[in-house]
Amino acid sequence: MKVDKRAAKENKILDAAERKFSEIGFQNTRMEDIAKEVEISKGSVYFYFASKENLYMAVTYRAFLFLLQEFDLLVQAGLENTGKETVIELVKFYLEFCEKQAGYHDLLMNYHNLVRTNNNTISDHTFSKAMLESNFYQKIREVHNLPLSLVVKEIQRGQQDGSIRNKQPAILLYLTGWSLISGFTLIRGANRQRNQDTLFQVSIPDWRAYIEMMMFRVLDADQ
Amino acid sequence: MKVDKRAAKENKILDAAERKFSEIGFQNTRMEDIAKEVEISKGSVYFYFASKENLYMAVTYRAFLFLLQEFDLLVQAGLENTGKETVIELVKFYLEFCEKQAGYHDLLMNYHNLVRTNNNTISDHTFSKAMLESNFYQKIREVHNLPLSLVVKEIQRGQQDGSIRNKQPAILLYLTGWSLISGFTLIRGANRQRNQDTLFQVSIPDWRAYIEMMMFRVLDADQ
Amino acid sequence: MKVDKRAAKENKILDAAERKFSEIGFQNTRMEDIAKEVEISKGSVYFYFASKENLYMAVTYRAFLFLLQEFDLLVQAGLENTGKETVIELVKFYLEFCEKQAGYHDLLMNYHNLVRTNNNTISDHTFSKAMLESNFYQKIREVHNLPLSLVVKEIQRGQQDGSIRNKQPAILLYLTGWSLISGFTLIRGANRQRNQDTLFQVSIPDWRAYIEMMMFRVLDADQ
Amino acid sequence: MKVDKRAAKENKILDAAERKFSEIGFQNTRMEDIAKEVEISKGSVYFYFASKENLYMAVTYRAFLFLLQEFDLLVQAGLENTGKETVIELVKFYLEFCEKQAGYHDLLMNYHNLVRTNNNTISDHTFSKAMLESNFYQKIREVHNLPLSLVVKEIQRGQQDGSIRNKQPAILLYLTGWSLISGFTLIRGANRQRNQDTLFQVSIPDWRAYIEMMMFRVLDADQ
DNA sequence: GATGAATGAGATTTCATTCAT
DNA sequence: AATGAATGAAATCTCATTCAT
Repeated sequence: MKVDKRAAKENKILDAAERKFSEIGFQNTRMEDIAKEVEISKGSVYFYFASKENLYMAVTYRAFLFLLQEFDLLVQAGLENTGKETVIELVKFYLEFCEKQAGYHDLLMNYHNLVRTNNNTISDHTFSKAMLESNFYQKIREVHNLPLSLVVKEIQRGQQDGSIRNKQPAILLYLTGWSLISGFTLIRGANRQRNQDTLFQVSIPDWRAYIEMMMFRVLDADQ
Repeated sequence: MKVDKRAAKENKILDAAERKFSEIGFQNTRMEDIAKEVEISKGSVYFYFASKENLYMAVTYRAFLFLLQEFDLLVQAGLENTGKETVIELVKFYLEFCEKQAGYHDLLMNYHNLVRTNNNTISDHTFSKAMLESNFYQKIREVHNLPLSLVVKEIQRGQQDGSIRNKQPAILLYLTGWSLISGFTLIRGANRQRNQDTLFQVSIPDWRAYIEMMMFRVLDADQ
Repeated sequence: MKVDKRAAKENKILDAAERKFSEIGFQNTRMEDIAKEVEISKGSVYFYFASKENLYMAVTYRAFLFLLQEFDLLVQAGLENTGKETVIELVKFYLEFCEKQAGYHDLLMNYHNLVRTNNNTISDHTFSKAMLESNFYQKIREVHNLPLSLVVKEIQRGQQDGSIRNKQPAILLYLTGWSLISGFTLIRGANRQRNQDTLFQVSIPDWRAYIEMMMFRVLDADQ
Repeated sequence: MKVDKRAAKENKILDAAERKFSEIGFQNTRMEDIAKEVEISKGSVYFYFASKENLYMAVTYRAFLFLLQEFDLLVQAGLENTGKETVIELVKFYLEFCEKQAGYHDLLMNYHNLVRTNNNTISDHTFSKAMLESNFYQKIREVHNLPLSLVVKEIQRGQQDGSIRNKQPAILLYLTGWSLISGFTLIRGANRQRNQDTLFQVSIPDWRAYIEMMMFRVLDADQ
């Protein structure tokens, strides 16, 4: 079908854009770079996406949907397990996700900042206006709390079924865990250095394993 | 003296640049913005700093020196205390530092990425070439491991004097703590939203207190 | 018949083009706008008209033919009347024509300018080259003097039958009348503001009536 | 002084822009054309004028000021004369003005349309938005009624001192006269064909003389 | 030392036109 | 005949950097 063909092309462009944005950043990516990557012309990119900002938000939207879908699958698959077990699966997946999916974490963080600067009337970041006006930004708004509420719900389930001993508010645990993973991802340098596996002589897998253990300990803590 | 006068002007420019870079980012800051903030001309900025990238690295360098000096003071002041006590002081200071000093954390993270992309032969980030060639980049290289080794040394002292029970490699503990704080800073949105003190209905001071407690627990853990 | 069908489609396109050109001008009209208005594809527009300029000249040609036909009808209908009476009918019709037919006057004026710049070897209006090369431009050339000569002939008839006392060259009277109507149309803003009926607190119908009276007076003047 | 130098340069740019806009129209003029004409770079034009639309409105503003100043001089010079005599001077000047000053009449007409489309909420001529937002547009608004009220005042003076016998509302006479001259200017093709002095075998000076005579006759008419 | 006018490379975006399907 | 995706030339505008004064 026509629609399928169009969607396929859009996806190709989104792939290329995602790659470029993640490799060299939004500002340093030229529309022509993306076009070349897909072996089409600049004009064609504009046929599918109204502007560079629109394209960026479309990439972000896709990342959100992917994350959401995977989270959902994990939650569904873990209905029979304890809340803690599912939360652990979610954490592992998110760590993997940040490690493998180039730049997804950056996209999420940028979106996060966008929302906050938007709410913040002080800021006159005119450069992000175009992003805030993108139809994809509107679409993300409709789903952007879903990953959080999904995870929070599982934490609460764990607290109720006794598998998670920590009785702090679920959202506080969520934020703390998110901090840990985000910080790890940020310092590790996200996807940017695929071939490196140590940082300051610490093996990155070892470090990651330790981060995971920290997460477990948070859930187990009695306060 | 002449030298002092020059240094004073340079500092004024660095202040303005730091503010702008942190508020709207490197790319969105125009040299003219900075000049206006200091009430001098664009040309004068170039008299003191060879290029925009050079100025950015100078800002980063100053942030490094500031951090280093404060760390040093804390270590000196804590010579009589246990390693754990000093480490806690360092952690508290760093959290404060990331919260108050607008954008310092971003500067550090960006430098961190710069080093890694530089080591990474794959990357063709031509846009950062100018930064890598800045004389300030060279200057930072000479000191950039100092904060880490300083903290690591204190952790090791704590492990030896028994105040830190966790026997994992000090550098692993360092990286893990750094992750936690960086993630917290990243998600909190750094300095960008001064007037907001909740995130998803969690009080940010509460959250920060919880993050601090996590840090202590890491040091106390028996593995 | 095939031919009729084709002509019908062409007319639909011409209608849409006429509307758009008149509403927002030649340059601001995109071929896609026109296509959408007719609910066909851009490609189809090109099937019927070789280029945007060609389409514009076709619209102009049609306007010319329409004007000519109406003039002819009026002249035929007025054969029994005095020259003056017919001239008055022509004037009234032309005023009405400029008021109702959106943009016709602009089309005529633009064509008029085109002819003159074409004759003018100095001009390097490269942008109108495409118009001058249009086959419709050639077609208009064959008829573009007809309205004038038709009206001039009636003026002369009026001068001969004594109904028009003014003995100035008929063509001079023609040009003067044309000026008056054109100026009125230009200032009134052509079709562009349908809902407004005063200009500087003068009722536009009153003003138009005065313009008409001026025309009569010209014909009646004894010099 | 600095200010003088800047004003001089601005005027040079305005001269070039005026020439180009009048020769080939607003849309067909590229900023580079104008820059080349002044023998400066594109960037420099933007140093003085924020955008193409801004430049266009600046050209229009200057034309307005010039017209206004000349009108004022004529009125001052004719204080001792009858109203009719001053009005005739104004008419003659305006005819001359439209004939000599390249494109001034177009500028005025375009501005006139701009105001009307602006008042007209239906129109979504986004292309003129930039013009309406220009600071020069605002400046013109402050003076754009002055030529009219100045002339109307003189017509009224003439009606009072008995030199103008026509007792129609002064503003109606103004509009009618303005129509005649505008139509004449439009058909003559403004400045665009300096070397041509006949139109349909009518000598343009003769035609113009006749137009002038018409103007006098309007003033003398007893209705 | 300081200024700010001038430069020009480079980026985004638009749209008439083409052409494979 | 009709479609609409693809092209690419062209135009606007930005801004780091230079340099004459």
